[in-house]
Order: sequence, then C-alpha cells, then structure tokens
Amino acid sequence: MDLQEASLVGLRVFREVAERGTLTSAAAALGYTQSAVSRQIAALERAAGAQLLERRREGVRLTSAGHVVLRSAAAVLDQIDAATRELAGLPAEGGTVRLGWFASAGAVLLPRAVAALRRSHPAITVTTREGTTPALVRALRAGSLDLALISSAPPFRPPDAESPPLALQVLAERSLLLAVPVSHPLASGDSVDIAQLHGQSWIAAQSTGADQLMGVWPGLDERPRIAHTARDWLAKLQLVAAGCGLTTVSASLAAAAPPGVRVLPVRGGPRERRRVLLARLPGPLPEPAARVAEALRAAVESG
Amino acid sequence: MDLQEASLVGLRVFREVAERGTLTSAAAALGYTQSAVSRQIAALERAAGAQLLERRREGVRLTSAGHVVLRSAAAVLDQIDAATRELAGLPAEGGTVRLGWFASAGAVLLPRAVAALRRSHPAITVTTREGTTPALVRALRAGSLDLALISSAPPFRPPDAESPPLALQVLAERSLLLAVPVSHPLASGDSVDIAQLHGQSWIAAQSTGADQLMGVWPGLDERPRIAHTARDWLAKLQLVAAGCGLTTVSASLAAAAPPGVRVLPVRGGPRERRRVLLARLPGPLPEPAARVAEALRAAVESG
DNA sequence: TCTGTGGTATGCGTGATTGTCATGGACTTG
DNA sequence: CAAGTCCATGACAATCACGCATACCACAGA
Repeated sequence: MDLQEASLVGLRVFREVAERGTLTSAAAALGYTQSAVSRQIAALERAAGAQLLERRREGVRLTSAGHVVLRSAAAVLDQIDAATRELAGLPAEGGTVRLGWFASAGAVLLPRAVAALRRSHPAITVTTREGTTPALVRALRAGSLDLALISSAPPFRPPDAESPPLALQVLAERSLLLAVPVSHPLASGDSVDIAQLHGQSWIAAQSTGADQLMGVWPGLDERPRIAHTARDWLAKLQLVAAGCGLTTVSASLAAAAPPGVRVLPVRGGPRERRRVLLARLPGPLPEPAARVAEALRAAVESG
Repeated sequence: MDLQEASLVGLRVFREVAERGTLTSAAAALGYTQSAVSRQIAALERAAGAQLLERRREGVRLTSAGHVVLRSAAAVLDQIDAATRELAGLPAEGGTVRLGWFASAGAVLLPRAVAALRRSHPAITVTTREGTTPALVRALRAGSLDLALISSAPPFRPPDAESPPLALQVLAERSLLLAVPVSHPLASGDSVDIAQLHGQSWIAAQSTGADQLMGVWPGLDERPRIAHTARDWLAKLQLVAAGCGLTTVSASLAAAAPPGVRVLPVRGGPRERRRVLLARLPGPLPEPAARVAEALRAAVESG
C-alpha cells in the first residue's frame, strides 16, 4: 500500500494504457503481451493500494486514483527523459512541441501551419501525429502531446469529463460540406438541397462502434446505402472523383479536394456546424507551444 | 546506455549514497548490504552509460553526470512521495519545512526560532535534524532538506564546489569564545589572554579525520593536551563545569552555558571569527521555507 | 440460443533480477 | 607490518516478471 514500491516499467506501462485505452493495444505498442501488461497494472494497483482502472466492456477508464497516478507517472517519466537527454549531452528538449490532429486537419490546416511556422520560427520543432478525439485527449492527459487539434459537433460537449478539465479554444466554426463528383447531376448547382440526398450512394468511414456514422450526411431519415468505406481522406475523395458516391467533408478539407470533386453546401436541413478546437492541459503554456498555437490560429483564419 | 532502464530502487539507493557519502553507510541506512548497494549503483551507472561516482579513499563523490542524475532522482522520488500522499488522501505536503543544523545551533538558536515560529505561524511544520556541514550540504543537494544552518570559519569558503552553487546567507558573524570552569583561575577576569592558554587541558570533539581539531583554541603553537573527547555539547560543558578542562564554544551557545561555566573572549591571537550561514539550493524559496528563514534571522538577531 | 468478437485475468513454467554471504584488493593509520 | 577503512565481485538463492495457453465476461448478430 505504498506507491514507493512501484516500478518505472510499471509507470511506463500505465501511461501507455492510459493513453491507448486498452491493455491489449498498450501491450502491442510496448512489444509486450497483454498478459504482461495486465500483471504490471495489477502490481501497480497493489502498490498504490487502490484501483486505478475501471474495467469496462470496451477497454479501461482511469479512476480518480488513476488520474493521480497518471499525473505523477507522466511527470516522473518526463523527468527521466530529460535526464537521459542531459546525460547524452543534448540540449534540453525545450523547443519541441508535440501536436496531435484529427484526420481532416491533415490535408490543409496542419501543413499550412507547420510550413508557416518553419519560416517564422525555425528554432521550433513540431512533431505531430494523427488520432481520434479520444486518443488525442488521452495522449494530452498522459503527457505525450502538448497540443491537440480536435473537431467537435453539436452539442459541443467537452471531449472528456475528467478533472482537471482540458483548456479548449475554438479555432473555427464552419458548416459541414458535401463532396460530389463533378460528373454528378448535383454538381451543376452552387448548393444541394437536402431532399436531393435521398437514395444516394455514400462513402463512409469505418464505423468503429459507438461513433456516429461519418461520411454520410447526418439526419437523413432513410437507411443510407454505403457503397464504400475507407479511413483515408485521399482514398475517399478519389472514390468520389471516380463517381462511386458522395461523402461529407469538413470545411478545412475543401481546399484540398482533388480535381473531379466539387465541394458544396447543403440547404434545407438543420445547420450542421462543426468546430475545430485546440485542446491542451490547463496551466501555463510554454513559449514554443504558444507559438504553435498562434500559427494554427493564423492558418485557420487564412483559410 | 539509457537511463530509462533505471529502477526506482536504484534511484532511491543512489540518492541515499549521494546524501551519506559512502556506500556502506547508505547500505546501513537502507537496511541493505554494502554489496547490494554496490550492485545497485553499478546497475545505475550501466543504465546511465556514465560513471556517477568517483571512488575515493574515504568514500565516494558525485561526478558531473552523477549530479545530473541526482537532480532527477530527487525530483522523481519527491514526485512519487507527493503522489503517495495524495492517494492516501492527505493534503499536499506544502506546509512542512525540513531544516538541518550544526550541533552548536541546537542549544539556543534552533529552539528559539522554532518556538517563535510556532507562535507566529502555527500552520508551518518544521522538522529538523542535526548534521555536520558536509552531511547537511549533501542532504540539501539530495533534496532531503530544504534549509540548512551551517557554520563557517575563515577563509569562509563555500561549503562545496559543486554546481549549481548553494544559495548562502550570512546570519551572523561572531567571535569564537572560551568556556572555563568558574573555579578556574582564568575565570576571574572578563577575558583571557592567549598566552595564558599554554599548558591547559582541553575537551575536544571527536576528531573525525580531516576535520580540524574542534574544541581546542586554534593556532596554539604547542601540542594540546586532550583530557577528554566528547561529541555532545551538554557533556562537554558539564565536563568543563566539573573542572576537567577548557573548550571552545561558538557565541550562539554562550547563552546556554550551565552554571559552573564561564564563557569568555580571548585577547591576543588573531580574531577567531565564525559565521552562521543559512544554506539552500538556488532557486525560488517556497513560502513556508521563507517564513522559517525569517524566523531564524530574527532568532539570531535577538541573541 | 448459440457463436464470434471484442476485451481482461490467471495458472504454470522458465529465465532474468536482485538480494546475501564471503572474499579480495586498494589504501590509510597506528 | 597489522588492522582498519572503503569498494568490487564470484557464488548462490529467492523472487519476479515474462510468455503461453486458457478461462472468463459482455455484447452483437445470425
């Protein structure tokens, strides 16, 4: 019943689990078996004298004790990282910002911001990675990201209910748009009426369970016909260009639509607004991260 | 060659070693064998990819890599402590200040300051412990003390040459004094001439090696006759009272001399000045520690 | 209802870690 | 030189932590 008996590997495993959300995927990421991870977590819980994870059907969630330990684990592991670098004679890793982003931000917003930043602040290194909203939020909380671009749909709930609440900043609020092949009859006008969407073929994202179906215009009162599913935006848009179906795109992607695709607004239904948020842990923002946030704001506004 | 492979026990052992100055005493303190400590250090050095300790005849000293690791180790272990407390539901240990002191400060200065503090700031808990200058300095650097009272003699060199240098503040500078039995011929005057010290019997502290002989008036050109040696101040002063010999006392002790002992200045020789310093790690001083420092300053001045 | 598919826990055997004990080497001091 | 300090290391034992296989649980879908 004393965290003192914890081990560094235990903490590392725990952080990975907190970030991935399941023991199994954490194990895969660490090159362990699921069994080893399960044991490490059990040992850490024994050391902490409290349950750290709430086992649920679809994985695990942190308990409040779990959050306490996660915060410590992140601090401890960062400290060790810093010492490792210092021992290796490298300068303190102060100029690197780790940024996470949701898939649609990767086409336009992210490259534009990073490019601008490289010109204006060449000393800042930005490393980024893509992820879903829950994955990005967990990564923020596990301390493996500094900033995360996430998207949010009405009713614009915060991405998690943990404490402390994440610091959120709305970068943009735009309407959801529709991608149609230029050869498609709907492509002739400057907008599409929602009634015209009946009976169309759709190109959807992998519906990973609880997530609402992405790619199909929301609120249709029919069962949509899914012609193709694809995770990748380029694939989806090329499928659209090839006339295989329609799909929804966020406004931040419109500028990157390939030839053969028209991006149009939809009239008629309720306004389908989407927000682009910049999320981070509360607290003071280090200088380089603030510059990155600034560049992201600029990139959003210039689009 | 990666500190990542270090273990928490390794770091804990290393901190203890850094604080004690020898593997052997660290082992005793931790309840390990010297051999186990040696192996832990070896493992940590292997993980760090650098030698952390410089082995010397009288123990070990930290190398520069060792200081890097020590700073990290202290931070990591403190972090774990904090998490342990938080898990146990205790409030953050913000109101406790750990103060170290040199033996002569224990009689008057320390009790006075602590008593005053308990009246003026009852919320602050002060835990203290006695130690030699090197032990206190090591404890500061290992993060197991917040403040340390140390004494310093000319040429008033800093207590260690490590980096970053300790923050030092001179609380008082006073002359060394002489304790004589009231029954002793020298006790009749208001001061003693250095010439009168020839041939006297002395009560000295344990001369633990390199330390200069404590208790005997410095600079005598004869080999002093040591009648008794004692570590404890009460014992030494009672021996003086019993007429067994003379000894030197710091001015901060004068007020606590028992009956039967007179404390007198010495004329003639070079001025034997002694400073009382308050030492701490550089950097911002947390609020409660600042209050303790203030109380110590006040206690010195009111004496 | 049965079966497949996510996920986590656990019994068992094995190899690596991490201790103790005992010993040895380098050095200082009386 | 003998005795004391200190640290390092070979031999051994106990424990730990892993992988494997399997059990378990909840849910989804035919």
